[in-house]
Amino acid sequence: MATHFNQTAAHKVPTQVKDLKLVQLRRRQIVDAAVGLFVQKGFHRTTTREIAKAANLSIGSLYEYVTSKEDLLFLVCDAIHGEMEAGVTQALARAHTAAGVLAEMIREYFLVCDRMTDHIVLIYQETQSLPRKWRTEVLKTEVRVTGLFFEALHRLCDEGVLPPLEKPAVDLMAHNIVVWGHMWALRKWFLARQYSIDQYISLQTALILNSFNGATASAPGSQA
Amino acid sequence: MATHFNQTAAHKVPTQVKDLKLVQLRRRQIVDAAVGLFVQKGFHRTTTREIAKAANLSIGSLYEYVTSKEDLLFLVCDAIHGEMEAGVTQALARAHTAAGVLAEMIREYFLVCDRMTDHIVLIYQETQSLPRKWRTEVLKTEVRVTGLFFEALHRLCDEGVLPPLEKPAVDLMAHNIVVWGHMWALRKWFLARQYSIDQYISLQTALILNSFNGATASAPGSQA
DNA sequence: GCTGTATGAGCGAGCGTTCAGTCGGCAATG
DNA sequence: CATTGCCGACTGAACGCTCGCTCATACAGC
Repeated sequence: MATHFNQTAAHKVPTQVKDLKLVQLRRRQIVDAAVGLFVQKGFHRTTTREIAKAANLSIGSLYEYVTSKEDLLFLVCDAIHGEMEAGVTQALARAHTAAGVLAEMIREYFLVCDRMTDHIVLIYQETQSLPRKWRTEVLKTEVRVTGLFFEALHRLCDEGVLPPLEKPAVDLMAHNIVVWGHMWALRKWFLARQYSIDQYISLQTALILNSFNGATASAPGSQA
Repeated sequence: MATHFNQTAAHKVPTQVKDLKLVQLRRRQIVDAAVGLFVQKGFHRTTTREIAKAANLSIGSLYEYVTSKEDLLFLVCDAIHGEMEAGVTQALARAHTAAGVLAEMIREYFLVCDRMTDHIVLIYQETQSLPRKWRTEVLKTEVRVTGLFFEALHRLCDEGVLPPLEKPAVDLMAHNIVVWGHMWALRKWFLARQYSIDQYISLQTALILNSFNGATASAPGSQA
């Protein structure tokens, strides 16, 4: 099994236990338990004892696999970001079917965000509680995910599917798409009054495509 | 922070002190102190003693004006949202100068967000720490702010400045504008590598105007 | 003296973390 | 097969400390 080269940074968190396989197993239990509790009550309101209980471990054992509660938060953020990255990668890959590539990419991505709503909210809320060292690690993943969209959009421009816009405009579009996904998660409580996820997707997609169409005709005031 | 206590819900928080004028004065001290500390260290890592000290009060006095630390967080969120609402109202009003109304509205709003970056981040991070009762109160304000954009955009449609789009599309555009402001605040650490606030504004504005132009043939060429 | 505001030492519950001890399993030895 | 010794994962009571909150006391204005 080539799981040694995970895209996650979990291996940077020290452990007392020597059996690597066991570490991975237990940490999965722990992270799964923690994610549920953090989503429900937030990081600070969740006690390490509760986490241990939910993971079917004693507190003692918990601390064999983790050096501090903050480490645990990092494992959680890392796991979520890993899942996100995997989801986005798949979504972008799945959308390579000729015609409506961009629309499909957007749709797949938004569906990932819809599925991971709670996790996205959690990341926005608790990333700041991480020690600086872990926080930069988490932000790196955020950069990587946005990078996937940078690449995808630039590829579409090169292929002529999209008009040849200037780099800053394309990059910003990538940012926008990423954030629109987050927006659905963060403001579902509000948006869902008016829109279903499908309506949201088609409206936002129309907006994006329109903006490109408008740009093709003439290069408007998009100068710095 | 010249907070306008009029349209806030601060009066719903009980106090031991009877002199209303004094309550407002002290609470302003307290909120100002707390905002600074919360931005710096977050809600949970800030102690009530620190807040009292920064506000030039004893802990005893602090608790004359506030029933719990959570109440205090509410006062903070409420004050920030109040300031935000005031800022947006002014921004929208200031932009009523004929031609590039929409572009000006957007610009003014984004500048408000840029100025209030720390506060916006704080709101996103700590709103969930509020007791349910206060949280709904805070979310109401969020709805009100978005509502200001609903109205503004619909007015522009009626006046013929914007093409007559369907309500859901217009409302979503309002949401988008609101969130783009937040996005600048939340992802400044990332966006500022590539864009200045002015570049960000003009790029996003171009995108919006283009999307309108693409939507219907009859669009007035309002330039920023 | 009475009312209403200010003070800060003290309380005690709750928390993250530790550590002395338990126990199952495995390998070597007789 | 039985015995012994060791390893390493597991346990949970206990520790030390933090922090939200209280209350007996002091004090100021009328």
